[in-house]
Amino acid sequence: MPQLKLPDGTVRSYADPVTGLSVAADIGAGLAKAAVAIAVDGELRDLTREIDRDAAIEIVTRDSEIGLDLLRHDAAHVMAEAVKELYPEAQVTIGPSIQDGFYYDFARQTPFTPADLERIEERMREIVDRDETIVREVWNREKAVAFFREAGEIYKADIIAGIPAADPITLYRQGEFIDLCRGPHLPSTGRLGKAFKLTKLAGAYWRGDSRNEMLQRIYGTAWADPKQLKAYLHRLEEAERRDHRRIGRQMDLFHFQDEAVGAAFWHPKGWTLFQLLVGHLRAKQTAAGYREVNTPELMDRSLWEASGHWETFGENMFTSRTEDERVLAVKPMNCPGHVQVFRSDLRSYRDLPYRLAEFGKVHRYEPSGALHGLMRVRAFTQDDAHIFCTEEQITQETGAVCDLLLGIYRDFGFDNVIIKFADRPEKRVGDDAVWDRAEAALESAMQSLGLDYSLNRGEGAFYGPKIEFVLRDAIGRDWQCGTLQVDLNLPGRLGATFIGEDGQKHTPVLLHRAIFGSLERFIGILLEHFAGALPFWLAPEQVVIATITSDADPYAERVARELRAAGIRVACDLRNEKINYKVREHSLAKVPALMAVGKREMSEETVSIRRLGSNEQSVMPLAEAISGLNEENARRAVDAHS
RNA sequence: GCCCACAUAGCUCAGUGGUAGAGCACUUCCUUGGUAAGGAAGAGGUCACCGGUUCAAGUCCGGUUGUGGGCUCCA
Repeated sequence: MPQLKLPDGTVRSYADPVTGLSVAADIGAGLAKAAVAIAVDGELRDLTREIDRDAAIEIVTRDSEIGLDLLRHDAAHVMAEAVKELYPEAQVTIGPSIQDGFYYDFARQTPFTPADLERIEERMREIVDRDETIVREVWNREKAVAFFREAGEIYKADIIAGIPAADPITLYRQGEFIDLCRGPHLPSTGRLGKAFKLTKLAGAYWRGDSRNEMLQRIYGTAWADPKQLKAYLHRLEEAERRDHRRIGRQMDLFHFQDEAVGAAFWHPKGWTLFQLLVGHLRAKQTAAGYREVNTPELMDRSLWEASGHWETFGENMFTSRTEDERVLAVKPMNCPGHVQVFRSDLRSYRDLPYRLAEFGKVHRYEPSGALHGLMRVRAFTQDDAHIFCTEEQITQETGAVCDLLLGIYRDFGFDNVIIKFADRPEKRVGDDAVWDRAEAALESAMQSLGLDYSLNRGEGAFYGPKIEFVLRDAIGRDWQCGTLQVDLNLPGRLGATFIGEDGQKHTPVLLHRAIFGSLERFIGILLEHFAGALPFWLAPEQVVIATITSDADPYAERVARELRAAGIRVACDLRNEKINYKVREHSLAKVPALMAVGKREMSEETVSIRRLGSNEQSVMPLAEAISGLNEENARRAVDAHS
């Protein structure tokens, strides 16, 4: 006689075991319709499974986060069913729900084509219309393995081998299709609805290991209702509109060409933006006690062997062989260079913390498939810094780095920063005892600073654990930019020492930190975040002075001179075009302020200002306009609008 | 690096084995205008590259390079 406690505290009693489906129906028809699963004492179960004991229950609906997740998982199963019906020779492997949708990996000799995708999607809709009942079955392990082997589904048989012995082997049957699955699932395929769409084809390694065979992955998106699907597709379009490669062309910031794969050609406006970022950080970090240096691009291979980079990343380093048979490596990192600066003289504990910064251009031979616009390149500039300090100074320096970094992010309009702690990776240098100390030091620093963070297991650098700082942009995407790494390995390997209070040599701790990470990538992120409409202080061209008739040319030149003298980046548009045309063109080029000058402004010594995103103009005396813009430059007002 | 797709004018893109196209941008001329595209004319191409099939290839086939979407990787 199960007594079921609902989330609102009420209790329902049943004489016999009861299914989630009938409980939901008892509560209300609307709930029964929206129900996709039931949580029984916190365990998610199928609605069709009977509950025969007292429990706290919660009906999971399709519009909840968990419900949507189950819906997407069902979409994956329906897709697999469609594929098996259309292409019986394809083997099914795994098909989970993911952010915004689902995928399923298939093994099949012939590749799927975009036309196949349409067919599959059409068949999925038919399966939804069939409204097949989804039935959970518990199988004997050996029988299940034999069943899948016989069916030619070797991947499924393989997966069963990996399921812990204590767990039951459950299969879900819908129509003719049967699949190994933990569940839970919706009661029938009709409940999936039709707010889904197959989005792309991709290759994916079996079990995510590049040594394994490549499977064919079909991605789809699925939502609780058509309105959500439409909103999602709209979001995709929005992201495409913001693509930094497209904006970079529209704003004439940079380009790529085949002769320099993975390396940007910065155009005048793009380089102005680049230098603005450098200048901003330079001012802030100098105030925070860093000193800037510059270290060689090419250094002998032996140095990279000593640091451990050669062994770990040798294949990704550019090298150059000289006539005398020396092998020089183009630097992929600045750390060894900074260590050389540190050890170029005797250092005292009084010199610590010793902070070196470099806007260091590095080159890494990234796999061709990894390259992506400015986001992943082979030549990029790090805002790299290294702090040599004692173990006791780790907490204080970590705090200082966080303050600097979070302040810089705020300046660029990123208030939402996620922090992760990444501990030792499998491939690493140094003893576990050293790693224990480094991880404990960093984690206790984070805790004493009261940072809110999550664990990113096994994602540390090969020489030390790290904090990762992740930005969330205007359309909700996450970007890992900043990092702080505690390194107890490299200083020893590269022979960095200082003289302690005891007169003895000690090995310093090395903190590695970057805020932008890669200047190139950060610019890409900024362009997408602002959709090109950079805040005034960052715009490479802040003001365009557009003449209405050619009579105003001399006055326009004078306005430009005065703005330029006030430190404002300005261009003149004296072309023989109508003002409408000029307004349109400079608006599309995302120039934040447009000054129109004609006979009226000329005779009154005024300007008419139109700001990007507004269709109003304000007329004011030239001097007033200059002081206003000047103030705005100084304030570095950040306004994260689109 | 792996899987799939794509590569035509500066950009965005049509082009069904038979004479290489459009819009925008560019140049010249006309137009001197008041806040998101004024008009006309002109110029611009080894259809990524190499090879093959064919009487004939931008189009079909193979390879290379590059780009895009993923996977793997990211000091």
